Amino acid sequence: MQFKREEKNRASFLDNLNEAQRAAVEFCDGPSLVIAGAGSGKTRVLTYKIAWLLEQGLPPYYLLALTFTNKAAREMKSRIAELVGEKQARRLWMGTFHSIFSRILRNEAEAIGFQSNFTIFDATDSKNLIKLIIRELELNDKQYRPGTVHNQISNAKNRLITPSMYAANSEIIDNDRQARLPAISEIYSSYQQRLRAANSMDFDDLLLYTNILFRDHAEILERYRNQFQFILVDEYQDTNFAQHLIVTQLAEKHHRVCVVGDDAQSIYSFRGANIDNILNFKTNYPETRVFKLEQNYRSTQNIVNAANSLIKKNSEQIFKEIFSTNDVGEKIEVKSAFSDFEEGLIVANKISRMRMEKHSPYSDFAILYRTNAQSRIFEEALRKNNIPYRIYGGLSFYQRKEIKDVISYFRMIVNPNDEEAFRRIINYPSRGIGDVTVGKITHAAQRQQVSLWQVVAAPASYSLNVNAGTARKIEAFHTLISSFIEQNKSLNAFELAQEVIRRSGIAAEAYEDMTPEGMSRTQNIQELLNAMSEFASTRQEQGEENRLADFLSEVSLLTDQDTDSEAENEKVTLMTVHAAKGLEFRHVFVVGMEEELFPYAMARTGMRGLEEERRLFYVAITRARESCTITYAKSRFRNGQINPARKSRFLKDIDPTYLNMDRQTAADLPQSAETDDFWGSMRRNRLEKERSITPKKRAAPLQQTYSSIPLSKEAKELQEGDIIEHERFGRGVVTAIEMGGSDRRAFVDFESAGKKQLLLKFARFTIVGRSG
DNA sequence: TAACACTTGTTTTTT
DNA sequence: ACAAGTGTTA
Repeated sequence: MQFKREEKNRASFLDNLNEAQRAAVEFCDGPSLVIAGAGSGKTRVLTYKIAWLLEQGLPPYYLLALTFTNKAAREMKSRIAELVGEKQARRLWMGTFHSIFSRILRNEAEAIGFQSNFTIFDATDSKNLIKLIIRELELNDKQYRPGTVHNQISNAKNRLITPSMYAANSEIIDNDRQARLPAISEIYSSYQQRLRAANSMDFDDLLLYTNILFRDHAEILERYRNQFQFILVDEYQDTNFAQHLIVTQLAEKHHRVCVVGDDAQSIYSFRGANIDNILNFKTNYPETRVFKLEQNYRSTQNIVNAANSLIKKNSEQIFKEIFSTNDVGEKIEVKSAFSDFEEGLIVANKISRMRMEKHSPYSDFAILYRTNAQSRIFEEALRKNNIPYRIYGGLSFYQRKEIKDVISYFRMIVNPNDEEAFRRIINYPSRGIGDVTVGKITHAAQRQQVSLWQVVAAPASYSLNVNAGTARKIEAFHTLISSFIEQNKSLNAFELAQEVIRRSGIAAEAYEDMTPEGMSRTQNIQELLNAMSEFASTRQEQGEENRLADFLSEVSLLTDQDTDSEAENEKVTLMTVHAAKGLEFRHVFVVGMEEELFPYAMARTGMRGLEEERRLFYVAITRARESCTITYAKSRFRNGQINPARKSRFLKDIDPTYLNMDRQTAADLPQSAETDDFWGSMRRNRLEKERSITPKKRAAPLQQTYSSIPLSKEAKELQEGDIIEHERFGRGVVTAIEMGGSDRRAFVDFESAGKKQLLLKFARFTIVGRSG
């Protein structure tokens, strides 16, 4: 009796959970998989489970909790702190894969041949270095686009394929050859060497090297295995192979691992996420207990039912029946607009109206789109209507040029071998060291297998051949950085940052620049200093390290999602659907529901891609608590032209019972690309034009729509049966030419690259003959 | 070296 | 349409 009461008191917070949630929280003797439908209280389960484990007496530093974003980690930590106290919460090993394992890698750096002060390359740094290597190898950088190459390397790393494995894998090498990119293997290996020489890692390396560390050092793996008695992973559907293997390795002994996720919300396969990780979890651990959270507490029944009917169209999924006992709610309204411009107005107007009618503050509204480029049109419409908004995504604060430049100084101070940082600041602010000199330094460094910094530190011993004036400038740069390194021994992050800004000449340059852009740059730098000041003082208060290296390792892994420090009240949220994952809003607008845009044209290849796009749409709809509005436009400004647009095929995947679509919209010609050819859309647009009440307004864009796009002579003359030589795909036979939308496309069967569709206004090729 | 004009490609989502 | 990259000039 007494025992029971005690038990009940101890875990009284469990009363806030439903049966399934509670069962998931209380099970901790083996592997478990929590399938958490949208809005089913997943975060609550995770936080309560952690609190529960701590109450059971598990010391916080024995618990490893991995999340997808820093923001999720922060939020969860603070909610746990509310349950079990700040002191315990702070000692949890909780964060993103990248932040947790960079911490571990710094501790164990020696074992894998790095120094613990290694710096982290972001995607821009990686691409810059790759571009440099491509040039050094004298490859054509039109053919080898840094982005493409980086993608390929990133994919390899996510599958734990090292440069030597890459080179030895005939399948991959064949593929690269087919794609006419046979040198990727060489670029990859060179890239990896350069990163190592720079004592730097890119994002993917943090996972790759963790795996290498665990593979090659059994004793280290053993230590972490023992430490992490319980492992929790959030958003498991979005883990890639590298992440999956880390978890598997750490959990191998005790099998106390709980993964939480929703296969229906897997939307990151482009980044290597493998939905099979969650689908096959049970196979991995046969004794797995599966808990399904199927009650949606977030949304109205209509929204839940509509989303269910949509996701049913996907083939691969774990069975579950998500339901809501909330109000039935309004149907999802589907609205069509004549143009993207009008779409913006419709949304802005509806927000204004709903705000009054429903007494909703602006912060209750979100506009979700597929691509960041769509934000502009909504910005304009909202501004015109005096509606305050906040855009998430796009360029993050830490990716702005001026911030990256300042941060590059920090990187040089912490890790002078950092090649990218060196390149950014060697002539910033300009100190008369140009490309030629940097080229010479690079060359010397390459020749003697040292870093750029080492050459600059001892030009003579690496026989750097520059004139006396340049030598003096290099010496001055070396002295400057050296003195910062010296000061770094005594100053905290903020103090040192002030020194850097002042003595490097950044401050002088910034204050001189009175152009609006210049002032905004100065402001951003000031903002960075403020952030550092805050960092230094809070860290100090908590008795933690507040040196430059600590600041740097923290911000290297931050993204825009994490920078929303100010309380953004009374503003409409604009973001991509990806960025909205995990969030909820009372009123959601899902915009641009058009073929080629959503599903996105490039992501549409194959079933797999299409299903992921459908899941993305599912994520978008399930962000809504009370109302959801879907819009699309019949013409859209894209790449400098107005293009006709068709409503998305996904709209017919939703059970019409849950939709509110006016007759006109419902009758809009839908999706079948085969019948919806150029002439069909031309006729429809003509009709609309004639019916139009404000022909003047519409005349201009329509004219542009069909104005002739200048085609190359080759493209004009091209006909079926021609044999062409394409810049990238090689030789092929034209099997058909057709008008798709407003563009002429050629269907070509290439000898090595297979069947491709080419947009004639973009394609670059020559006609080399005709086939029989 | 830096400022400018011209050309080119672009076309997803992001830890 | 626009941004980024290239080439030309002072």
